Amino acid sequence: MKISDVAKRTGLDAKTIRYYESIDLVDSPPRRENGYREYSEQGIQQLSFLRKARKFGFSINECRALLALWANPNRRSAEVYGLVAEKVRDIDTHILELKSMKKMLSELLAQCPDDDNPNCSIISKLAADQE
Amino acid sequence: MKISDVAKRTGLDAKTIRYYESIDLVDSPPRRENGYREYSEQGIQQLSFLRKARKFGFSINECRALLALWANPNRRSAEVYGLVAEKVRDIDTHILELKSMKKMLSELLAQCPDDDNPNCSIISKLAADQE
DNA sequence: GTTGACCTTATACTTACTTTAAGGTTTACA
DNA sequence: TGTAAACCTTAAAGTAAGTATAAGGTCAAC
Repeated sequence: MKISDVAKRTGLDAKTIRYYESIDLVDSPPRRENGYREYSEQGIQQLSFLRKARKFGFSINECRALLALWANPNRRSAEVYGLVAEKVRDIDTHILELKSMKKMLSELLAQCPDDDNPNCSIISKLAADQE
Repeated sequence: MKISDVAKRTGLDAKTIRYYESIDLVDSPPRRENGYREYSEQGIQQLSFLRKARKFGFSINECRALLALWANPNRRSAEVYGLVAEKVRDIDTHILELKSMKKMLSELLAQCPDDDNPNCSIISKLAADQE
């Protein structure tokens, strides 16, 4: 299967697939006589795995760890659990940060006249000296 | 005032301050005879403004726009309002994405035995062929 | 037989910094 | 007075995770 077909099947961009290969995240597929990459089922499944893991928010390096666990028949499910649990905590932290930012910005919006005049509490607040 | 003192006062790293100068986000401060940057109140306030705007989640380019509005006595508050309102929408979108990711990961966690055996629904799910 | 859709590589760009290297200056202390 | 630590300077490279561009080879259809 050629790279563009793999791209369609996995949902990854062909460029992204080449990029993953360049950073040794996936095995290099064999080449046809004309130099084109020829993907096996195995290679395609690695890429599908990556697509899903990335969509779940795992970094490339975390994906490396997950791929290794996937390939390891002696893995402990607790190890996988640990990685995922940590990711959930990261997401929670991130959500809290975003909510805090949103709250502050919403408060600023409520005070801005939203008209043709220059006076704007948002600018004043950002320019304020304290905190 | 020297750069490290400005760093303390604004909460920015000295390296970040130099970086902001290098991308022309802030004016270049004058130099002492020894080449050290000497900051005025005005320069410090620009940097404080930036620190706050960045903490609110504005990108460097959005900060550029905000700084320009701040400096412009003929600004329309509606323009500021627009920028901030859009940022709030961005944050909302981001929060929704994160919540969706968290939900999926939590469902996976609930099914993983979290023990010494290799069987793990998380890995299986990532490796699964259909979506 | 040539147009358009593929494929290849290498390199540069993106964001918002951080790190490193290599060196000059100032301050504190023995 | 010497020297060591703590500053300051610059330029260049590294980070994450791709995306874009250039310049070219290949293949399928009309």
